[in-house]
Amino acid sequence: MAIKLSVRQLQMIRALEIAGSVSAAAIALQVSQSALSHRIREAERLLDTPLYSRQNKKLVATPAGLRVQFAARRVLAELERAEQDVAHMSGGVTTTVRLGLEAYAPHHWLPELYQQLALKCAHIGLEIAADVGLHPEAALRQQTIDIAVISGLPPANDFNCIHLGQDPLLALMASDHPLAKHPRIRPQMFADFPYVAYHTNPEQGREYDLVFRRHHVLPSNVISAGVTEAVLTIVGKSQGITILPAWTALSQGPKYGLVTRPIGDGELTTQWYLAGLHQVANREAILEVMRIIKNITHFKD
Amino acid sequence: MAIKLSVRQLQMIRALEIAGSVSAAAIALQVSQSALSHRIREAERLLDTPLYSRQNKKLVATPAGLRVQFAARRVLAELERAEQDVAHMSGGVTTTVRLGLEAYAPHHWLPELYQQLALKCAHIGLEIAADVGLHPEAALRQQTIDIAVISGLPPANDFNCIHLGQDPLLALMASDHPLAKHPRIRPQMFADFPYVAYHTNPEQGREYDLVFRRHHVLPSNVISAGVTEAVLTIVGKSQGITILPAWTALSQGPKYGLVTRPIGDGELTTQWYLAGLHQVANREAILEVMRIIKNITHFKD
DNA sequence: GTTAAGTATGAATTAAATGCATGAATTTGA
DNA sequence: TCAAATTCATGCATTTAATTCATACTTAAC
Repeated sequence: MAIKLSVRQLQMIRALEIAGSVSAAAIALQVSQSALSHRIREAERLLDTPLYSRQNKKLVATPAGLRVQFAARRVLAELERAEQDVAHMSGGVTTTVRLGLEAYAPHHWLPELYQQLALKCAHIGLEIAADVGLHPEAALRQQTIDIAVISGLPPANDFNCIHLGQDPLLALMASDHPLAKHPRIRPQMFADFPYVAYHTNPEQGREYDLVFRRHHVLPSNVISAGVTEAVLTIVGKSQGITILPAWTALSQGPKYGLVTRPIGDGELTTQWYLAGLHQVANREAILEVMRIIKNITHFKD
Repeated sequence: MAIKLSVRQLQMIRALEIAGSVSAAAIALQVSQSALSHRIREAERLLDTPLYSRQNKKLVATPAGLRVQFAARRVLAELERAEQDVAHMSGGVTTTVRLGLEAYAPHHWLPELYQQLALKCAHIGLEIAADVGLHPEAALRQQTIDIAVISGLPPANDFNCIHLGQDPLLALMASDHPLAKHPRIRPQMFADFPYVAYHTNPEQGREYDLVFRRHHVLPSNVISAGVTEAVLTIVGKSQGITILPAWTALSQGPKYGLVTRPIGDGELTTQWYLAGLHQVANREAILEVMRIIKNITHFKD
């Protein structure tokens, strides 16, 4: 079947979706309102279907319009990624691997990853995705990233997964915190201080599940922040406590003047994983990067 | 970032990939060879990167070219699907659900599915995918289909899965076959006759795993055919035997003059599942269709 | 060498997209 | 309720992009 829509028309559809009106979309696309109006007509003529209903002056997408909006999102995202990859492909870089880190994963090992890549696989470019946050698996599925560094439970079994290692959970607090004089923190001690959390809703395999629920303890109150820097800054300047995997705690804590303490008998651990999707174009490069990460993070298994 | 490539250019890239030369691709696209040559130049100018290396007269894609080829495949596939969906969206049909059947799944219940949909959900259009064959899960992942009807082991756990029911495996053979006089077939009996198979390589939860490996029996020889009609036709006209889930065997076998017999004590069963992907646009419609299928297939759980 | 098949290029032509000016419809706000 | 303002549609002129045609260039094969 011949394809009728053009990228221009998809961009228009996306802009209309975002801006909500033809004239606003026209400004966003830096063309005249008239041009967009023509484009809409043309798209509807090509598809032989109305994409918007013009009851009143605002446009409302029809079901067909919604379907095309969905396609536009996917297509434009894929094209942007492709063109960005191509832009990176100069100077011998032949393929680009996108790496996404879970919000509080440490990044002190990234320089070494770049180094190793430059030495062993100069043809592989590396890109660190900024907007992965707390949902790296979703980003993998949307192919926004190729590899995710995640902790907690192992990812779905259709991911190409490497276990990096086991990691004890540590409590972090300001060095002048009342609890800092204890060599190790018993779970019950958390009850008297605010807890600074990344996750608003408790997830399996995370600190809530492992510490609070298991020991039937709840902190005096919970402060939620989705950014590592914010969490650590708050902990440093308050009576708050947080819990992090040792990998993160030991590399990040000192920067914020925080001390780390083991929890209980140190039996609380989380797992770190690398996850990638099967069936992607640059499969070999992805596996190679995963292998290198596994090496340079050298967890003891 | 502004998108530089156009659909035309992507079509050219895809056509070059398929045809292998500029002039052949030009014929496929029904434009002059010159036009394509200009398009290539323009695409390379826009991306500021060579996409093909012209060592000799055949073009070879550079790494950047390969990356763009990959994008072209995905984008054009998505656009084709979207435009086809939109084309179906007339007469009140608001959303289209694509159904893929594993190669030997029966289809006698499809008319009732159409009927029920027309009654209860006239806004949902149904499309049966032809080219799903033995890999419906892959088709789901590529979003070629929205729902797959599969048998054997349950699908990966990121699929939205409904268990349709358990189904005994039956042996099928011509009515004048030597084994037809036995009321039930013991696994050892398969040893003396050719086996007509769908699957070239044995998969878990399928007849090879359940019958032959478990009972250490191998048929005298194996004839492989990937099409249900072919398998059943061969069985009907030869000394061959095949094994199918009862759902398929009972609805298809009689058309080819085949008789069905239970195997062993009838304890060999397979499972039928419906699988859909999470996180797709027309989620509600997909779930509704899955519910209807579950109802009209009425397996006893 | 000469031919054949494939590709590149410049100029002319054709097709597509845009902008301008304007009109119609709807909302907003006295 | 009526002008003013906003928003979208449309015909026509203009600009921009894509295509063809004719032809030259390159490589492979004979």
